[in-house]
Amino acid sequence: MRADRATLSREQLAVDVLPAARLLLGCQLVADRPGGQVVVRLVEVEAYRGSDDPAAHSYRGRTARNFVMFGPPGHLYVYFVYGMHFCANISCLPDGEPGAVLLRAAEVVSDLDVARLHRPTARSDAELARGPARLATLLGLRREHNNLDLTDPTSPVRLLPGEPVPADRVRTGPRVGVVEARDRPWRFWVDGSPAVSAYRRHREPA
DNA sequence: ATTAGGATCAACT
DNA sequence: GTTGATCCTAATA
Repeated sequence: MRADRATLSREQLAVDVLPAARLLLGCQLVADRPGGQVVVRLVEVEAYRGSDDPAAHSYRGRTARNFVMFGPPGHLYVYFVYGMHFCANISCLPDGEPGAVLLRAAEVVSDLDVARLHRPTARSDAELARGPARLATLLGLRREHNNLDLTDPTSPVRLLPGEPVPADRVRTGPRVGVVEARDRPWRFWVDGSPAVSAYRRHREPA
């Protein structure tokens, strides 16, 4: 199968978190926001697989926070971190198996003026959605969007296939800010995109 | 250009 | 009580 023919479907999200993460690069998210519509193109994601990944929120079983990771693919898992920020994932794997892909960064496709309105501290357009909490802020993702079906055309936030990213533009490496399983190269990004966030280890290796 | 501190919720020891 | 799938500001170089 040719990578440049790849398209995203719910079925493909269910296969496994690594191919799902790879296929989510280049996909678009459309959010209906106060002031207008914001469309972004995903350029950086991370895979988390609940069953055997100690860095995944679902690793120690189902809780009130992480239940969406155990549900059907294509739903938003939104969680609150550092007492201040929201981060968003897309659930993967079949219903009953925990897995998700963290949305780390995106480029704004449109509307730039609406996007700037919702990210007033961004010093450049590349910063509008560079980093998972910034992306969540731009799209307005909060608690009430947890478990939202991104494949439902009536949802306020939708996932669309977008233009596939050629295989030679995709890079992989360790996930950002994780201590457990720090060496798994489960972060995927589009090489050269100014919206990709800077990598930093969470702690020095032991 | 790089670094340190603060904000302050929820899961976990 | 500690630490985190983070971001912003202020201080230092």
